[in-house]
Amino acid sequence: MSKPDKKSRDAEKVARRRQSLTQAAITVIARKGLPGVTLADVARQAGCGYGLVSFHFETKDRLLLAALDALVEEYRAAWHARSNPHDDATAKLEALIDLDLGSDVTDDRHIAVWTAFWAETSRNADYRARFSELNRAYLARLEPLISALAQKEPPAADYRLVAGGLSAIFDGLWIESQIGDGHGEADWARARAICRTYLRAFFPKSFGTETSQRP
Amino acid sequence: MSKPDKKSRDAEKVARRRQSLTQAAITVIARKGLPGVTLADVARQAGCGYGLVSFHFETKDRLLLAALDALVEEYRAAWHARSNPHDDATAKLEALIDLDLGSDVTDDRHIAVWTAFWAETSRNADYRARFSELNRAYLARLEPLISALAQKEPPAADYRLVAGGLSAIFDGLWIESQIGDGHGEADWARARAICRTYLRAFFPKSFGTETSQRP
DNA sequence: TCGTAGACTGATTGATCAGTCAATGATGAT
DNA sequence: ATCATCATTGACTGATCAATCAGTCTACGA
Repeated sequence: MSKPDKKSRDAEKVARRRQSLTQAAITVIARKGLPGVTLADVARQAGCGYGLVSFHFETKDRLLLAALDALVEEYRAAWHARSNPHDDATAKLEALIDLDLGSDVTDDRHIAVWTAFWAETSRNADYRARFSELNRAYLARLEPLISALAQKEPPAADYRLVAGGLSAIFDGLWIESQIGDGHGEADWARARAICRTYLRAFFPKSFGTETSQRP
Repeated sequence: MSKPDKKSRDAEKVARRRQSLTQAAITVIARKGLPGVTLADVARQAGCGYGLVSFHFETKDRLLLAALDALVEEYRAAWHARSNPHDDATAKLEALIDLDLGSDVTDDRHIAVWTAFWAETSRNADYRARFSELNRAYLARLEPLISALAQKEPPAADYRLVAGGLSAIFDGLWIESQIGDGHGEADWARARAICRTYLRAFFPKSFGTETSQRP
């Protein structure tokens, strides 16, 4: 009785193929932007025939949405992989800064794709839902950290506004990284310094001394 | 001798026509995004024939670049109009917050166009140059304000990092305004509160009490 | 060995769009 | 009144691309 074997192997194969197509889509989006993507490009990048894209994803829209989902999932996985439950709030925030500003899930290629989808957000409810949910989850993890710090050294500010400000700083620094001519490590170092300056202003004890500059 | 008269009147007419076309382009970009813009749409929006667009702007690319330039100019004009040389640094920063977060040059329609161009920044050197220059000019006006506050009450931080953080917060809040479901005044009020919380953390004396919530 | 399911191919089709161009109209100079 | 200039028009062309579909290939079960 090898029926379930075959079925699961087939399902796995299909899943792998779909993943190779979404990854190819992300690569092409980074190179040509959302408007410049053609199914022929994606097929070539994935090393398969044209029709296969339509076979696995009925339309181009669905492929792009799947690519966005893959991007979100990739970010979530990296986020989870780097979070250590034994760390205190300070260390967790340092880890978040290192993840968001200069890691391999937030390099130029990935950020170009994020901004490509961002630009369509106001017209595409599906994209908006993804970003809205990700933003919600982000704040849900950020606010407890800020709140924990506020217990140790209460700032004269609403901790939700402090968390919202940090989230905005991350988003803004992502965008600005696209504008700068030299997309180098120096820019990311400045970006991390801005975040630490921000946190030090509210929580001087927890972020007073320069701890780990690089992971 | 009415030659210069005619010439200047003609030039003015052409300038008006060009402006009506760039404004129409901005409207269409806000509605359909950069990839969705067609020359037929722009012509219809401007109330003229198809060929006229090609006549005044040789290519679609040039039209879009002119639209970006018009957008930048509009923002600069609003910025200049709102700046009062007699204000102190605190009042100037308050004015900047009101301009950037909830005014008529940063409503949904305009921000959608900004993000549309942002998304192409990594592939279009012309767009990148515009943003780079605007960002430079922005920091050049922001840093002296922060520096002036730092003279009165020196924070334990590099004033350039404080200015860079504020700039990033503005950019980030713009993007997030596109994601939120209710693009209402409440979101902008929260955005302004985040900025004031930020500035209060560094300069409690200058931003300690709630001054003018609305202009 | 044969049959079948479904992954896979790429030529074809129909739609869309940027850019062209020959013709038209309006305005002002002579 | 005539002419010249130039803004303006929109039908047309060629290119591009998403989606379709008729057929091929492959792996596995009977």
